[in-house]
Amino acid sequence: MTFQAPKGVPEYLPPRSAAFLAVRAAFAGAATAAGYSYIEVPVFEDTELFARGVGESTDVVTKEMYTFADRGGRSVTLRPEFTASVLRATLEHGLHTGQLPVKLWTAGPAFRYERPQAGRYRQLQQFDLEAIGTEDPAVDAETVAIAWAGYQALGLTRVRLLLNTLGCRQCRPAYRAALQDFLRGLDLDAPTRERAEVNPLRVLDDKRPEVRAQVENAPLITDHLCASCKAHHDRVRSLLEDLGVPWEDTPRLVRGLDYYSRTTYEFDHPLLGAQSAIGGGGRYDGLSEDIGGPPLPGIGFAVGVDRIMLALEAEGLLAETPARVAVYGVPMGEEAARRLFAVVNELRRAGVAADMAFDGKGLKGAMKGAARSGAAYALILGERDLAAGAVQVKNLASGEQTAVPLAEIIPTLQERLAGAAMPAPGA
RNA sequence: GUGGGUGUAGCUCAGGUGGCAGAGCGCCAGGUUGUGGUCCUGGAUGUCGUGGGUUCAAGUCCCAUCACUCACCCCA
Repeated sequence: MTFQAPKGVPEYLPPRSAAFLAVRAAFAGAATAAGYSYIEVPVFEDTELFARGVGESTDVVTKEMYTFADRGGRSVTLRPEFTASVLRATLEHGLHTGQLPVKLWTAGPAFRYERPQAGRYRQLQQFDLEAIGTEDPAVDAETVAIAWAGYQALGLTRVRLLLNTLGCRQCRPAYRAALQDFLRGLDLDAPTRERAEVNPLRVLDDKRPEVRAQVENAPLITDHLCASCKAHHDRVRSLLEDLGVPWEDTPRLVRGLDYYSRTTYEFDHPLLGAQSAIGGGGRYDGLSEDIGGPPLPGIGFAVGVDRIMLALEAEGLLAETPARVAVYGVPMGEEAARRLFAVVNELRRAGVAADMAFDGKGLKGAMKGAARSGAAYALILGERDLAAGAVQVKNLASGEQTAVPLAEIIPTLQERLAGAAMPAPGA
């Protein structure tokens, strides 16, 4: 072993990798059904975009960014998240000058230089969705419902939705001051005291029992909301109720990035250990202005594909190994291999997933290959069959085998496979 | 960045008190020269994470280092 993957980078190998694609497909399906379009944004951006977009006070920006100078001397950064990029692209290309909201989704890797642990990686895979240019609380609820639908489509049953609001520029400052007053009276360690000054809300999220106990009676944002934030929050909740999406009001829920305002939410999985957030989102009504754009509200979420993989595993939903193909060719001899190669390619063109044994593998080895491929049928072709102009079609589940004329093999297989479950790509 | 745990075959892991490198699974081959998934038999694969030290002798003891892993912090 001369090389190994960089620290903190998960890899997904077959057969597990099929589930990785399925996770993306589940959320993409839910997004598409709600009229969201795909957007492809760069993996790296001007460092300043993230510094201003994510927030100078966040850990993500202060110590977790993969920042480097390119050959032209520009400071660029591997994206630590997607929202800043998606909003930047929206503004740069004027997508927001058309009808609003702009509804977009994207997916891929993001990067944070952190100490890896279970569910926390330096290269993390996310699915991201954004609705830009709307203040309608119905869209807040819509994004929650889309994420929820994604989890449901994957069969996850233990996901919890935690919901909160962070107020807006009107009401948050007063709350923030009240919270800071409260926190200053506590016995906290130096880093936490500092955090209380820079971003007091995050102290509410501390997991340490000694901190937790002290902030138990901290003032809550929900008691300090302005009328419009309260109305917005109530509306979101009643819409979720209409949709039958269950949530838990979590007044201490805080998101790590500075840009969040009003609605925030998090999806949590109880079987995951320390890193249990499998998705999170919220409103970012001031972000556009932070990065030099016009006032443009927005809401969106990102879900962690890696953590969803862990959740699927924890719920026992990764057990089955999907069939790779429906048909598998077993040739005996060079001429048979040549003929079967053509048959297999014809099957593929006809929409039937097919593979075959290579390397002049013996009959026994080739049959093993057929069994491992998960194929429903093996096509066995040897000298005798060539002479007869027929292929042996063996049902690998029942063991039943019949000879089919070579000329009729494609329609015959299509017919036999029609009733049976076909392996779908990425399923 | 802080703390704990673990590094032995492709994978999961055994290897008291130092004494010839092991098992199961997987892989390959044969039993069955035209039949897989079961069964039986045989086979291949190791710088024992890396470097140094102690010793006649180190997978085993000591030091360092790296990696992996879990937790804190933080977050998807």
